[in-house]
Amino acid sequence: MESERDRLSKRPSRSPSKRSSSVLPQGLDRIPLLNILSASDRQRMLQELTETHYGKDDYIFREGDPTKYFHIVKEGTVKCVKSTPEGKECTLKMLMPGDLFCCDAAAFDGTSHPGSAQPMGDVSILRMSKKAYFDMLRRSPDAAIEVIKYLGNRLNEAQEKTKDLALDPADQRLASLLVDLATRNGIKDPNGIRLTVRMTRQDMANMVGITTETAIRIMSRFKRDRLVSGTANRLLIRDLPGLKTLATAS
Amino acid sequence: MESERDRLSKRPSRSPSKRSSSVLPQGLDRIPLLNILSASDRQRMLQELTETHYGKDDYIFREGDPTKYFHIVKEGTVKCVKSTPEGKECTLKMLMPGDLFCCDAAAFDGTSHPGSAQPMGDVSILRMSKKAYFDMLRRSPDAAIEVIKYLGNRLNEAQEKTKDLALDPADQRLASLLVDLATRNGIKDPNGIRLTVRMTRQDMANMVGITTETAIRIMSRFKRDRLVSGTANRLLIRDLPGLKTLATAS
DNA sequence: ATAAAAACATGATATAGGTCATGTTTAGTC
DNA sequence: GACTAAACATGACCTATATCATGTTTTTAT
Repeated sequence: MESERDRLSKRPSRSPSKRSSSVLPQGLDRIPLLNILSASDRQRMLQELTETHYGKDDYIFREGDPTKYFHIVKEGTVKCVKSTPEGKECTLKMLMPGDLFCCDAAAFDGTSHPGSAQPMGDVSILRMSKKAYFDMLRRSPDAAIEVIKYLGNRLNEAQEKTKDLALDPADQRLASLLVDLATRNGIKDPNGIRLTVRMTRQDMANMVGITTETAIRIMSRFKRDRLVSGTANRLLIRDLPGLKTLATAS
Repeated sequence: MESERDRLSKRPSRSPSKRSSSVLPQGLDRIPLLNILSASDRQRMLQELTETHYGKDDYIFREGDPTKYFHIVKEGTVKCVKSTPEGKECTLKMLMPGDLFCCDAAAFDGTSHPGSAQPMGDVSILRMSKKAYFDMLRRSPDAAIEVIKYLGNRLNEAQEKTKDLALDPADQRLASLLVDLATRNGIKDPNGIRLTVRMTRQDMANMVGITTETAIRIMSRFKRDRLVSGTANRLLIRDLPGLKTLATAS
């Protein structure tokens, strides 16, 4: 369930300095969309943003829910999931701090969410009403262009993923996933790169379009080959170059 | 090769009527992005747009080419393709009149095209320089919001496609493709719905992530079951409800 | 600390779809 | 209208991955 909600930027902050990150409350300085705004636009946006915390078993929203808000990930990792009626799931994207979601058409047209958003641990989410989002886009060309760039990147990513699913074998896709996560989510460790997000073999399977058993088998092989070690809570990438080779193999 | 280029809107058209489609030269009135603009913005945009015609074996651009222009499909169908070094291809999207392409991040960051764009017959493409596109977005919040909506829809589509590839069997994906094309591209015919775009079994295969042989086999079955008939030049959807049932089957 | 529940592991078997091979039909081209 | 090249068709076979089944290890909750 939603555990907390509070207004941001309770601090008056009358500093006239433009684009100085000093006006941003802690934790918000890593959000591109906020950084590109002029001081006044940013201040206005902060007035509209609300922060909410969620835990592992919450839903931020479910597939089919009406779209009411525009969201930004502040802390933690969120997964975007689509499911079939039979309960099969497909994870489309892992969102990390700074990522926007529900910034697209659904937010305008009053339609419903095409997929659900689930935290992969404790997360902190900023959100604003559709109206405020819309107003911001109309008022600030910078914000609109930032959103366009962001959506463009997301579209490219999604299409890359489509290509991989259509053309690459399972082990290559799984290796790609691990490389990507090591880069985006890893922290250095004496024996390699530790992933900070908890991720089961089932999670991986849903992300690359295979079954849990297949993910387990491939991970077992990767483990034998000293490419990775550990399980969900403590995944360690031991040989990033080796995984990269696999990921880009012909 | 590119066969023709000419400035649009050579007509002065000083009519002050706002948002009247009468100021749009023929063929341009079906392009949402142009329709939502104010008369003055639209006029300015028309000044910047150049029209080019391409044929079946041309490339509008190739994967890896530098991005120089923003594009709009005016007439015909364009496919977005990604390929592997070994020559395997994957068709990500068929663009139809009114569709925008290269409106995303690549257009800004000066990077290269992540895929190629090929006509599926004779097409007519409008384009403008990145700078003019960028200026338009800054000047007109309406245009920016239209692009955001468009990209959002494209992203949703792409993610839906990802889910289908990950979870649906080949025949279901192929049935979906045919249903979609019948709706977007079909014209009524005494015996069903005729597709106006030439599409070989190989084209279909690339669009749903299967091999040509598998596409042929499934189409043979569909033919036996009186769901479709004809080949590339004259594809006929004979039983749209039947295909829809297959496309949404559990 | 213990019980219960996830997560991980691995074997046996099944199957959708890929690969290769060999025709036939259709559609452009001279 | 004959020739050539695509496109379509179908069989035989193969293989990657799914499915089902059963057990072990790790994590979580009490």
